[in-house]
Order: sequence, then structure tokens, then C-alpha cells
Amino acid sequence: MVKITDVARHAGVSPSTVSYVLSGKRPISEETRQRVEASIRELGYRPHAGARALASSRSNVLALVVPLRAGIHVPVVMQFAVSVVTTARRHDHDVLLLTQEEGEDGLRRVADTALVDGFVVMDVQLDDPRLPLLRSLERPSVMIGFPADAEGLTCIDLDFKAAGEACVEHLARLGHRVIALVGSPPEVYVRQTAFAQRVVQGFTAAAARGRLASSVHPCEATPAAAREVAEQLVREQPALTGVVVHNEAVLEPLVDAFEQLGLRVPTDLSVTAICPDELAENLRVPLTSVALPSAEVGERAVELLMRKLDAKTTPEATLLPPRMTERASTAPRNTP
Amino acid sequence: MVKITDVARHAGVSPSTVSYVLSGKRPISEETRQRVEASIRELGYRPHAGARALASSRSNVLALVVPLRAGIHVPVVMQFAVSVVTTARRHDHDVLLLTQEEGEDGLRRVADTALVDGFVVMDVQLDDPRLPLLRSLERPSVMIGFPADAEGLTCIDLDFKAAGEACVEHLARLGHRVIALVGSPPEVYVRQTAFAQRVVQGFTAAAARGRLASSVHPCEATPAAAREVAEQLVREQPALTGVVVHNEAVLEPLVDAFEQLGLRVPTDLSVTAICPDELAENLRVPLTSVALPSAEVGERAVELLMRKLDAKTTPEATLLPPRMTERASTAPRNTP
DNA sequence: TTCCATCGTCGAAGCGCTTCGACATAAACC
DNA sequence: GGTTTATGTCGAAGCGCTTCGACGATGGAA
Repeated sequence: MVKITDVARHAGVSPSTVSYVLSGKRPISEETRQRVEASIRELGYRPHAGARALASSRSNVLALVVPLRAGIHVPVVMQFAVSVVTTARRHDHDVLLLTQEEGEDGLRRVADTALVDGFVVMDVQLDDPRLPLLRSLERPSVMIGFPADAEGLTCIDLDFKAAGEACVEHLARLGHRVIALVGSPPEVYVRQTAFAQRVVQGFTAAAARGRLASSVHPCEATPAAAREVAEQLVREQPALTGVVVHNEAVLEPLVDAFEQLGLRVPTDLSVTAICPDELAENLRVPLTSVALPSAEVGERAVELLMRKLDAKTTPEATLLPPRMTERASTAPRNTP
Repeated sequence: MVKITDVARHAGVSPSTVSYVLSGKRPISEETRQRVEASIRELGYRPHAGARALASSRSNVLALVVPLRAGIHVPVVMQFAVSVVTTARRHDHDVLLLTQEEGEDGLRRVADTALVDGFVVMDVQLDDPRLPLLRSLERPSVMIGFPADAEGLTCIDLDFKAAGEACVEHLARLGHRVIALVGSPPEVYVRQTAFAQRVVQGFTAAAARGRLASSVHPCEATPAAAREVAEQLVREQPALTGVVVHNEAVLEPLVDAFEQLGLRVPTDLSVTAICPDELAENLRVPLTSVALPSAEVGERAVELLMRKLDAKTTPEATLLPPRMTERASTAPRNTP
């Protein structure tokens, strides 16, 4: 293993000079820098992560806490994780993977052992049990999602309320007067995850403002459940012409069910979704949708964390504005 | 921060004694151990990961390299990752997440900086460019999947060939004489991923042995492609009564397409799949399938890696035997 | 009883890096 | 021209832990 003293000797400088070349924390003459950098390349030197962490009390590793519960759309988690890793690398950090399962002990452990410098926590619940711990930890963290009390925490997420509103407003603009929201599985609401409720809030508020008739229907993540909801809607709300779907797993089966029940999309029924663009694009009927920007959220989350690590000022709350893309699933209300 | 000297003072012993209590590398009297452990608990001591890594040249972190390409079923990757993390924790290790994107440089970096002790590499290709590097690295690694030349590497995977055979044999046993394999997207074959080809090999070999008429059909991971394949099969192979599907994304659409084309499953057509149990169970028609045991593979992979880290002997190749579960999608051939 | 092995503990030497203060030297000021 | 100030580099002191050799105490073998 080649170490800093080897580089120093090879370049004819002291180890501290090599260190300063690497960190840029003190001015180094152009000439010396060149020489040191050449030696580093030539010897293939890589600073020992442990030694660096010990001396600098910075590990350059951050923890990503991923959820692993039912009712969470896995590809979104994965996309998110990838974007966190990619962004972290741009900032010269690596990512340690923690599962929800490890819980608070896991967080405390990696914090106390100085294994990580900070946390990115996904799937934060309204009343998340980890919040007091995260507040008390000496290491910074960024949450994806908003708990009930975000005081003193840095949170970021899509503005789900605005997303719900955007969908309703889009439908209203097209002339639809009776609309429904097909939501996430009931357990998502029970578990007090904020984002699902925010969509409902936005949906309901915008419908009220626009004087639209509206109803909300949680839906299990199975084709059968989708079919059932579709049947119920057709049966109970014959005047329905607009639907907002906030449930990745049932997009396709729901549209299929409606069509099999005689409602053509978008001729008879306009459908908008809140889901990853990738999903909306690749359905049989490409859906008009508000994007779930997992990659962007991941990137921004890491950047917020980096700011905190650099002791720069950081906004406590970041709500990403919804971005809606019109596709083939919405059309003006068909008034025969 | 409480350190080992604090614990030592508190317990009235030397730091080295505390260290030996923690590591068990030297005998310590029961009495002393008790006292030290009490002090550790009382002070809430946690050894500093960096210091430990520096002194012991073991970071107790292993790297998990995940794929992020098209044609890979994301939930499987995720399940796998979770099982790797969980198993690693049981062995007192943490997991660093690397993406394929970082490539060989990433591997070399975390190895050279001593950030990780070893690697678990997913999605190994037949002629994977990372193999020479992994062979030359001083840190052990375990691959998920089998490259063309596995000499000197530790590999583990489901025995896909046997899985293909098992599906064919199951269909043959039920009296089916004309069968087809609906495979992974073409890019999976082009990219020389071994597992997809192994399924084809097993399928073809077993069909030949059993004197079944058989054909193979790669299929894109979209409902439209599934429908196309179904139509083609119905058109070109009217005698077809058995299908093996090795493509998670098209299971449901494929079965739907067959039924819409007038083939009832399992009455007219028996379908078996190679996919995660969870998927097979939750379809409209639960599928008879060979399980893709991601959790088990992950667990075994980590355990292999741990053995290598402990310099214990390790098998080079581990092929998990296929496990088939009969569900509602297969039945004896209907001979009118 | 003597000798040797084992047990249990300690002290000290590092592991490879960062960082602080010190010290030249060169540039800038009145 | 002398005093500051900035620039560029060095040496040494740790960061918190593990590990090695040493050493007294104990116990069994001879």
C-alpha cells in the first residue's frame, strides 16, 4: 500500500504538503502542486479512508435510510437511491445503505461510530419515531417527506398538495365537473404518511374551489382492487368524467377496467395520474400526469445535506413544484 | 465523544483490556469482562469506526454493486439489496452502495482507500469487464451470476438451467407436447447476461430429451410486446398447450392476451414462470413457477464473503437448486 | 520442589492521515 | 530601509483504536 509519506518522499516534500495539495486548505505553489500531483498519479496513491476519517473526523460517507414496507413503490425507491449515490459521488462522498428495519438503533450506531457524516432519510411519517433522535444527533440529516412537526429539520419533497390541485385544475379547465381520486392503499393513510394525505387535501380543496363534485377512494395495489373501484365509480357516479390516480400499481388495470366497463379514455373519461414520468409514458394509453421526480428529490436532498455539512445556511422546507405533462389520457369533456 | 480510554479508566483497566473484551481475541477473566461491559453500557461507548479501521485494517463494511440497466427487474434488485444488508448486519458489517455506473474505477477506489473489506457484485455478465480487476484486487468478492470463465472467482446464483428444465419437465409430466419459452427482452441476451441464456439452454435441452416441440421467443418488457408474442404463438403454433415465461414484466399481460385470444389458462394452456414467488402469487391467475430466490441468494452471497474474509475455504460455484411451486396456471393437457 | 505452560493484564508502538504553530522568504507598505 | 503582511512549506502532535511483547501469577507435570 502506498501512503502519503511515500508520495512526499517521491515528490521531495513533506507529508503535510501532500495533504494540503489534496485538500486545498492552504496555498501551495503551482510548481509544487504539479510535482506532487505527478507523484500521486505515478504511485497510484489513494488516501486511506479510515486514517482520513480518524484525523479529520469526517468519513465522507453518508447514510441512506430506505423503507421496505408494503405500499411503497419499489422502482421509485431504487431510482431515488441511485440518484442519491450519483449525487453523493459528485460531492466526493459514498453512501451507506441502511434499512428501515434497523430503526433508531441503526441510526445511532452509525452516527456514534462516526461511520457516516449525515443522513438522508426516506419515507418520513407524520409522527415518525426517529425524529427526536435525528434532532438530537450531532450529525445533520435531510428527510424526504414532511412530518407533522418539521421544526428544526430539513425536509424536501414534491409538493403533493399542489400536485393534487394541479390535477384537479387541469380537469376543471377541460370542463369536467364530476371527478374522483383513486388513492394509495389504505395502509398508506393509516400509517400516517404525509404525502398521500396531502394529495387528498389538494384534490379536495381544488375541487371545492372549482365547485366540482368529488370523491376519494383509497385502493389496494392489486388489479382486482382497481377493477372493484372502477366498477363502484361507474355504478355510483354515472356523471363521472374525470379521475385522478395516485397509485402507481393500479394505473394500467384501472384504465383497462374503465374501458371494459364502456368508458373510453379520454373520450368518455379523462384520467390524470401522480406517478413517475417513466411509468405514465409507457402505458397503453400514455397518461397525463404530474411527475414524481425521484431523481430530482434525491439530488436535491444530497445537496442540502452537503450544505449542512459545510455549515452553510439551509432552508428547512423545500417543496418542489409539480410539473404536469399532458399525454393521451385527458380531453375536454364530451358534451353530447 | 466517549473513547476507549474513558471506558478503561471507568472500569479500572487498561485500554488494551477493553479492546480484548470487545474483540475476544485474548482471554479475559469473567469478572473483568463484566466490569468492562458494565462501563461500556454505562458510558454508552461506541468504538470509532475510522480508528478501528486504521488500526485493524478492517473496515467492517462491504460494497454492494447494483445494476441499473434496462431489462432488469427492479424489485428483485431491491429485495436482494435488503437481504444483503440484513445478513451483513448479522455479521457485524455495514453495506456501501455502489452503482454499476461507477464501474471499475469505483471498485478500485473503495478497495484502495480501504473503505470496504470486500464486494458483492450483482448482475455479472458472461464477459464482464470487471472480472480482471476483481481477480487482481486484494479484497475478496462474491458474484451473483456466472461469467463465462469463473476460474478463481466465487459465484452464486439460482441454477437457471435446471429451472428451465424443471418447467419443461413439469409441463411434460402434464402431457404437454408443444411448448414455448417467452423470454427476457432481447437486450438481456445481447448483453450476454448468462442467466437468460441458461434458461434457454435448460428449456431446449429438456424439450429435446422429452421429444417436445419447442420454440423460444424473446419479449420486450411491455404489454404490447406480450400481446404480440401471444398472437404470434396462437397464429403459428395452433397445437401449443404449454408456455414457460421468463420475464417478470409481461406475466400478467401475456396471460391476459392468451385469454383474450380464446385460450383459457390452465384449461387450454398451461403457463409456468421463472419469477419471484411474490409476483407469481399475486396475479389474477396465480402462476405455477420456479422461484427466483433473491433473498436467499443475497444471504448466501454475504455468508460466502464472510467466509472468505475469515480466510475459510469457500466453494467457487454455488448453484441453488430450483424450487417449483404449483399454482393455478398449469393443468394436464386437455385432450378432447 | 522446580520448571514450563497458560492465563490475564498492561504498556507502548504504531495504523496513515490532518492540522496547528512555526519559520522562512517574498511582497507591500509608509 | 525597516516593519508588516501574505505566501509556501515543514515538523510534530495527535485522532482512537488494535496488537505485540512482556510480565506476574497460577497450576500442573516432572
